Amino acid sequence: MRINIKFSVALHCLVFIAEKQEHIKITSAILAESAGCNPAVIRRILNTLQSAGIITTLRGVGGNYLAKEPNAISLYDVYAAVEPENLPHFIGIHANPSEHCPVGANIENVLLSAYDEIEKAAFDKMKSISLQQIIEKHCATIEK
Amino acid sequence: MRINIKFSVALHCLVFIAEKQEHIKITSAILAESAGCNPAVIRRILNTLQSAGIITTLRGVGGNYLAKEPNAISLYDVYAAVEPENLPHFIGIHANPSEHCPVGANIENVLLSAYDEIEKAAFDKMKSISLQQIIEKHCATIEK
DNA sequence: AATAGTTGTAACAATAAAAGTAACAACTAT
DNA sequence: ATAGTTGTTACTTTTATTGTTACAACTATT
Repeated sequence: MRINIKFSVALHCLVFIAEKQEHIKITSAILAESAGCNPAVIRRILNTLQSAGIITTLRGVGGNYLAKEPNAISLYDVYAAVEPENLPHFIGIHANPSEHCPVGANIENVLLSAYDEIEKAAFDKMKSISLQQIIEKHCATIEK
Repeated sequence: MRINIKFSVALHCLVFIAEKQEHIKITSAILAESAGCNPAVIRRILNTLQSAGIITTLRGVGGNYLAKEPNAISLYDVYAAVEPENLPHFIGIHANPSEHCPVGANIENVLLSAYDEIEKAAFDKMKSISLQQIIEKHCATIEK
């Protein structure tokens, strides 16, 4: 029922990395502390962000860096990186409808066409929001 | 991570009920057979649809009937009925960010404001699609 | 009033998915 | 070589969802 917290953890890490102080190396241990979860979990998520070309991780020496400008990273890019298995569908459909029933035999296709529209609306909105906007919102929140 | 199949099962039942033949009483057992799940599960879902004023169930004698015209029932109405706990938020946020970190202390509010927009886009689209449209799509699919 | 069929609902079990954990090999600057 | 870090695997724990069973409550019919 819900989109996993991986998406939120990934955004947390990206904000942290984007706002990093000079000369500070951001390791998975630091991010794990900030996000309140395990370093291995963080590394798994960072791996997917790396594969998607969103960040660069220095192996061996350690440290994570944005691979693009924050305004070139959309929330959809992040979602697609961390939830490839729920792309394009995040609304579940029951698995075993009866094939011997007019409704059961066709419901999946009918629902998929409606869900496509709903999911597209969500994804389009995700595409319209950049990491830059998240960072700006974060700065505004801190100042208050 | 995903919206539960309750939403899909509910729509399945509603299509079945809306297209019912005359003189056929639609029980939870029939719907369970069609949807491929347990009658008690069906009854739980139908209960929520009843509470939301979407269907009428005849207790004792049995049978389920639409309480409104199909064009007066939107997908959002159905979603809100079966997933009240994921209303308004279906995107998860990690629970234990560090309070001692500028990012951890503020990330929830920042993410919520972005998620509000994304979720609103999905909900608006759900509001724009009626059960009537699902039924029409279903009929078109069957004819093919 | 008894019956048959159905729904409402509670308690519990099973399943699946997500997240946490631990361990260690691989890598790199020093 | 060493120290610190990431990559990755295997496993465990936790949580949420779904399935299952059972039975009380309800209603039309006889």
